[in-house]
Amino acid sequence: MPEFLSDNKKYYTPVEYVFSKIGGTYKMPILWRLKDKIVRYSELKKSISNVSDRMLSKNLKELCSDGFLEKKIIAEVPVRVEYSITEKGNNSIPIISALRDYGFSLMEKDGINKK
Amino acid sequence: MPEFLSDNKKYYTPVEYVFSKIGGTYKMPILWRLKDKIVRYSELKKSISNVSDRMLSKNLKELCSDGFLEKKIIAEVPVRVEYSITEKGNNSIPIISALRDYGFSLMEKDGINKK
DNA sequence: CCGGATCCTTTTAGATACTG
DNA sequence: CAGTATCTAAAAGGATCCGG
Repeated sequence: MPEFLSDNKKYYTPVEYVFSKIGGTYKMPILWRLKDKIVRYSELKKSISNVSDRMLSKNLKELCSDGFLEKKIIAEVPVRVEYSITEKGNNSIPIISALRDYGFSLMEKDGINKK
Repeated sequence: MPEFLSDNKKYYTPVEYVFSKIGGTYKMPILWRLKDKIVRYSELKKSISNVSDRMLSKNLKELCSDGFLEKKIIAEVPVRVEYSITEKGNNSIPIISALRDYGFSLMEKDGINKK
């Protein structure tokens, strides 16, 4: 197995590297929602089921610092924060789309229905 | 967010469903190694860095029971166990391949070199 | 409105020892 | 050779409270 280093952390596969950047429960859902529009925090919160503020803000912060998203603070009262996708973020959309398609086909073959 | 049920577990996205089946640290590496050949347990163990017997056998068992792999026990002395990929498993290869490609491109842009 | 800080629970994975 | 069993450690995620 090959082996790479980043941030003093070891990675053994490129797939593992992908997941370190956009893996986890919420990052792909976030990117997917931002793929063609600017969305504010509270809208993301509403549209992603069950996400806690802790996880949402943590994931947004990481996606921003990894260059997938941009954050814009609009100093109104009350404050308003908008998130948008970057070019780097947009490059992740095709793979997320492919994962979704594969997921739907898997679910169909496994006989899973929308609830 | 949509919502699905399988095994009394809730899934919110098709991507999440994919990861429940072939996610985690070792499942994709296993599938990738079996994509074009039959491999025995000890060979998998050697070729996947740092995997413990516990994790390897656990993941192999799940991949088998989810229909991605087949297991064949050859009653020699000492015993010999071969794992092969099924058609269902093979359907996962394109997405793994795409993830690998995306991973390599991400790594390159992030300036990561083989160690 | 947007989240940071803290604490807690759950899930995942590593270490070690042992068996048919 | 190919695992299982047990225990522990680490990572991910959830709940709640609070502050600019």
